[in-house]
Amino acid sequence: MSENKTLYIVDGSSYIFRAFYAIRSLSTAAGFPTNAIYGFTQMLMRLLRDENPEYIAMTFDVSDVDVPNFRKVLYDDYKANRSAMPDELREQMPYFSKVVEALHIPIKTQVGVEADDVIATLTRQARAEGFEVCIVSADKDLMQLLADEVRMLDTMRDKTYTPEEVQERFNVTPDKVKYVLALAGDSSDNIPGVPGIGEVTGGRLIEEFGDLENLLANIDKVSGKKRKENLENFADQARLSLELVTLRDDCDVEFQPEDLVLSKPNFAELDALFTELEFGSPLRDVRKWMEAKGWLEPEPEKPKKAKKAKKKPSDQLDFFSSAAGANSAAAEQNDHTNSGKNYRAIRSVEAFEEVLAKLAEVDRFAFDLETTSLNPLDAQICGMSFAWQPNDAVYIPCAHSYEGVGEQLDLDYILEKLRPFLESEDAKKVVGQHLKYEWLVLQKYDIDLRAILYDTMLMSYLLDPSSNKHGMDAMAMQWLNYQTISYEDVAGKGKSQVTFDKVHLDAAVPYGAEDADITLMLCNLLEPMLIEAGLKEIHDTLEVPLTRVLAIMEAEGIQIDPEMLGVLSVEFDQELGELQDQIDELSGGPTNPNSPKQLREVLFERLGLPVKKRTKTGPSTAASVLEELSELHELPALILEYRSFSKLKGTYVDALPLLIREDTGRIHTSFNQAVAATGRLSSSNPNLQNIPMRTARGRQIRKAFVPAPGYQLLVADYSQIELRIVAHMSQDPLLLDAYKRGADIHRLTASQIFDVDFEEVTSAQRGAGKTINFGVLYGMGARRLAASLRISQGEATQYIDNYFERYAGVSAFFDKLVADATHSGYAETMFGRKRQIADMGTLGRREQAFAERVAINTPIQGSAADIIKFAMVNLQAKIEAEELPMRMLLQVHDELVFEVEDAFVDAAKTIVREAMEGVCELDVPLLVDLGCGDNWLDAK
DNA sequence: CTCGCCACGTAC
DNA sequence: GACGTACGTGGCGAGT
Repeated sequence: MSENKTLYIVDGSSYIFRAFYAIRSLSTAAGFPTNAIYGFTQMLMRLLRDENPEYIAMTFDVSDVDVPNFRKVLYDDYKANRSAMPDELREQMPYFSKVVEALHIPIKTQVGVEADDVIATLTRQARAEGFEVCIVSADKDLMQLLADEVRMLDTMRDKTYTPEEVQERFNVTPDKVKYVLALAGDSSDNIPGVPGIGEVTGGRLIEEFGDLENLLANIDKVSGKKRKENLENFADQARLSLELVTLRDDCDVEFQPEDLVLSKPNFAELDALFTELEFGSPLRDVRKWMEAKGWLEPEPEKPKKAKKAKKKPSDQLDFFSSAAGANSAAAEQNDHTNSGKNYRAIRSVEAFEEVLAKLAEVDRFAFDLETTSLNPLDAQICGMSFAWQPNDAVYIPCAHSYEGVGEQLDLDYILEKLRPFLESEDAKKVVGQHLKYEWLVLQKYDIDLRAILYDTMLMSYLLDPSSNKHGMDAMAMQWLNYQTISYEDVAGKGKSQVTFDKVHLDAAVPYGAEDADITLMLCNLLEPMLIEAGLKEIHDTLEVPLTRVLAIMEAEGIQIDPEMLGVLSVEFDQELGELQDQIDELSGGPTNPNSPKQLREVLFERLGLPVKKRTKTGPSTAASVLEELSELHELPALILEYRSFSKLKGTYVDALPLLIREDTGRIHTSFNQAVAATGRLSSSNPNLQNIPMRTARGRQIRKAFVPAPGYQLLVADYSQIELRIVAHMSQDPLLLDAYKRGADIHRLTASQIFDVDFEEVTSAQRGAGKTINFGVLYGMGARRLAASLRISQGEATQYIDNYFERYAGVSAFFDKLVADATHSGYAETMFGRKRQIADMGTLGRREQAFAERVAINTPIQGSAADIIKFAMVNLQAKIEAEELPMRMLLQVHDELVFEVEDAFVDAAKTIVREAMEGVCELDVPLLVDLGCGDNWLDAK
């Protein structure tokens, strides 16, 4: 970094478009789209906060009917293939300059030219005055402006472009980029270029000939007949393209440094504007930033809101929310009685009351919501369907909105009438598919879906947990040989897909009704199978109750500190830059350490290092290989280092802050209940079950997971739950005794396999004992053990033999698990969860070995999963029954994370310990380690 | 440009 | 022949 003053020039127009397309949907409660304004504002705030510019200018493309764009004059088809601006964006246009003006960022524009030309002009002028320039954009056309004192920053990707990087991409220095662009053309701006020449070829030609005219004068020296021809035929087109891509740095804008100083924004104006746009978090960001700059008095701490605002059911229930021109004769027009099915719309109070009467009468009914979003936290209900006998179902539209939709019942009215059926714990009748989704949506409408009788997704999962086809469509095909109407058929696909509220009832009714109909039929079919397999109890007492617990946890979310991660991101970025330089140096050329393909070329061909392992596509560059190779050369260690930073940055540090929700200020994972074959949960979007823990650097990420103000994080993990389960299930005397005495199990194992006294075990031996204890759970072989302990395979074999000799009960137990699985065809947990295993004994060596490991691992891993799931259900019940000031937030296989009110932490520890340790009675104690703190790392 | 597969790396 | 269960990312080739 230099001492010079830096002028930041923002390419506003390009950010408007990128923001619009990057953020799929965002609008105010009233439905006014705000996605582009939001993205644009976030970009600006990030720039102001991270770069802290003193001098700044914003540019926009402006048009004026009286002053034609000079490029358009040169070339009538310039940007002719651009589609018209979408209406949702057009509506947002007036707001960008409002945001910029309120922030007091000077705007520089000129009609007749483009923002890029203004940027070029300002850049030239600023450099003349001794300024450095940072162009905030990602437009490749602007790369021609880069120089030692001019860089380009893409804030959306957090990437800085230097002249060196431009050279790498185009093979020429920035000042010659325009020639390459002129040859290559640009389809998005409709710049023709020369056919058959792209960036790569163009770059090579300009590298050789220096500029366009010299190239055209020496066409005879160009290789390739067709290429020569094209250059000759399209020479003028190339010259025209050059004029179009060359930026004009002689625009009529005045550069007065004092005009471009960023001054104190008008907070009142920003407050009003962001409030209008419903931008809670940007407003907080502005406030924080202005406080940090000393431009604003810190706001007095506000007490946290008691509970998120629940939608209050309206006192006055309107029967009809929309009376848009439909008469009552048309009200029930969307019946679909073809192909023996009776699918119909419910659009009148009378018809709805008949449905209610039916729901009261039957002992089960299928229920399904149609909404505007796959993400339940964003979803708004459009309608719902019910079915209580096969081939007979109703769809109740309540928020479809398109021209001429006709009468619909009012959502609040229906929900109030349905509340007893959905919430009743005494008369559970609701059958559904993946009802966690419905719970999460209904929760926003203040309905607590507790009346679940069956969830077909969970039934299917319990019947065959290895399958990954628990979706309704796949199940309908598998069990009913029935092809369901696809979502794309009714809502369209790709760009033209619409939300369900825009779907015409002629399509929505059969689609929605079918969902309920099929769900009910599937339930009726799967129920006897579930009972027959002995899985009904685990469905009723474990999985179904757990669904609601998971939903509560997902809705709650967890707070993260984006600023802390921002700091890490910058640090990691610097490390990555330095490592990249060293790697390029040692590789003898630019090398992407994230590209296995490039690494193969460098390591095994250029440097001739030995191949240790192969993947399907060639020599492996996995970490274990690079570790071995690091003895022979310095490069592999640098690559490992690079990869570890890159992984942490890409997967966690940069990704997590983007997932903070505007409305809750927190991140919300999904806990998947029908994915893992052993019965474990999984977590996705984001996966919060693989947040780094192993390395010191990775652990820093955990510090960014924080409790709400006034709360602490409480972490409870089961101590060695899987090994304790082995002890219990195997009844191995040595293990049972050790756990009953509370002995150090890794030390014990070390003393057994190394045949030394318990007291004499060294810490290295204990470490080996730990590795073996864990390895045994997965069926680790000698080769793997040898690799991880860095010993010979012979020694590893000896240790494993010793293990099973000393823990003879474990050995016999494993043999029995394999025998049982061979006999029954499945592996089973302590609580009767089953996982099918392919016909053992008829398999090839490889498959047989795998099946045996599955037969051993599944009962262990699966029983642990069952245990913690039971504990979660019990704990949540207690939290609610006693209204404890604590919330369950996360589950990480053997660990639960809670948010607990400060004053209640000690009491909570006791409650959690008792619930988790007492969840079931084993022949060894089940112990829980507890910790608390102001972040996830300190709490562990 | 978008999609899907591969290799890789993170967790328990 | 390789240690069980997951999920996400970047690279890259094949489709557009």
